[in-house]
Amino acid sequence: MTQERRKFRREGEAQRQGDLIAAALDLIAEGGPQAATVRAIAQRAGVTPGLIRHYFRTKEDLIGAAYAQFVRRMAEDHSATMDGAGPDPLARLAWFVWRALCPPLTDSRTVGLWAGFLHLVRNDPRMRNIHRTGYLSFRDPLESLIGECLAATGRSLPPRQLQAEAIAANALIDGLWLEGSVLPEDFQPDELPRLGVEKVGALLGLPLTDHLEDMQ
Amino acid sequence: MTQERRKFRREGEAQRQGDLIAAALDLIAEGGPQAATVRAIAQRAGVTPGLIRHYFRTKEDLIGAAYAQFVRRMAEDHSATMDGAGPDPLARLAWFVWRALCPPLTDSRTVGLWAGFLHLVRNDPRMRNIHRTGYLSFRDPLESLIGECLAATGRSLPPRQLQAEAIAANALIDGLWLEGSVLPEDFQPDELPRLGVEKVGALLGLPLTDHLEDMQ
DNA sequence: CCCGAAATTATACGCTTGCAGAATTACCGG
DNA sequence: CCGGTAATTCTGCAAGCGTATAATTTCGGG
Repeated sequence: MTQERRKFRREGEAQRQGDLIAAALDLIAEGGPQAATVRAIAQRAGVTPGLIRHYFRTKEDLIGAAYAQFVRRMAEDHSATMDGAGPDPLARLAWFVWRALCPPLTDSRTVGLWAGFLHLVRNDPRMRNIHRTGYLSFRDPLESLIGECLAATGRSLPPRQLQAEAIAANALIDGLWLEGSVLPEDFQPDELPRLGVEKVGALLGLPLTDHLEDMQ
Repeated sequence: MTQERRKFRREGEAQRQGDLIAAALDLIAEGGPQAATVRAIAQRAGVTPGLIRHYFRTKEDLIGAAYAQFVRRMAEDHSATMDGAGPDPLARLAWFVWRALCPPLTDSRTVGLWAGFLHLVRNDPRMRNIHRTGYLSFRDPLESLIGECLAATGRSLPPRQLQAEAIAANALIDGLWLEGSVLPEDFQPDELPRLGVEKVGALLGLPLTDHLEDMQ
């Protein structure tokens, strides 16, 4: 009855770190930071708790790494999708909005992570920096895109007003992101991205709806 | 050296429950649910931990009561402010937007609470009901107000499109609320509510900016 | 084939958590 | 002024937390 020691396989550092981070993100997304205990993370990653401390000096380090990956992945996902968007600014802006309001950016997992990390971000300067980077990597391209679109239609704004337009457009996207992520059952598929493209167009006075057919 | 027992005053049930709820909300707003331990709540409320169980069957009950009060108070605060807004629909809509983007609705405490409760709301049907009630008490009046404004300017929409306008306007407000609450230092006082009134007007094609002078 | 290094598990410790029940104290009605 | 009630404090417990470290297992290189 001497219960034998558990068998295991050796894995590379990158693999195990990745597994642990993924497990932590899953748990935070579902149940908030309180659900991401050392033991729960280890179990979901398929290892024993002690291993966490072999790859991360402390639990806080692991959570920090998880947040960094979360932010980086969001930014990468969205900027990568812009690569195949063609040259026309209007089409690009429509595509930008559309993609922001589809999974994986808009879904309940993402908003769960966002909310779960909020307090950690607010109380830790290191995390706040990570956050700001990701936030600007979304808002800055949006502002450029809006500038190009206005220029293409013959209008042109002073920087101050252009920034205000970007803030408002960004807010509209954020708000739809929020509503769609928190109450996904209240919207049909495509309803949210369609509404986003239409209303960002209305906000800026741009005929974005012309490009709705290109979406998918 | 027999350290003597702590002195205390008896308080009514309502008073003590209110204190405990307020303490719990403060802690959640600042540090998330994990900061709201039984002992921390009691300390901030100026009592000993055992008393919590005298007024609430369990900690979960207390948190639930706290959330209910949070939602109710938000709704009350905002609807109460509409009382002195006059009869003109346009002025009322402008006021509605303006007030949503000022404290106490827009500030870091509110977004902290919102994020802190998100996971509890998602995983507990009882809390989800409370949430939905509060959410609709904001969106429904907004939809009515938009309908009145459009009717007053001679336009009229089928219900489906009116709802879409309300969702978009609500999203714009939510998004500005989010940005202003998370990064308050990025905006000057009045910048956010002003932007909100202006852009909600742009979104709906309504001259809301005419009423900006009435705000304060 | 086997040995050493490193990855992984196992065990243990001190602290905090939510909860329970007994002991005490404040206050009200007589 | 005094006794009873219930509001409040106090003490303790079992479970879970993050962390530390020793014991084991895996696996590639000689």
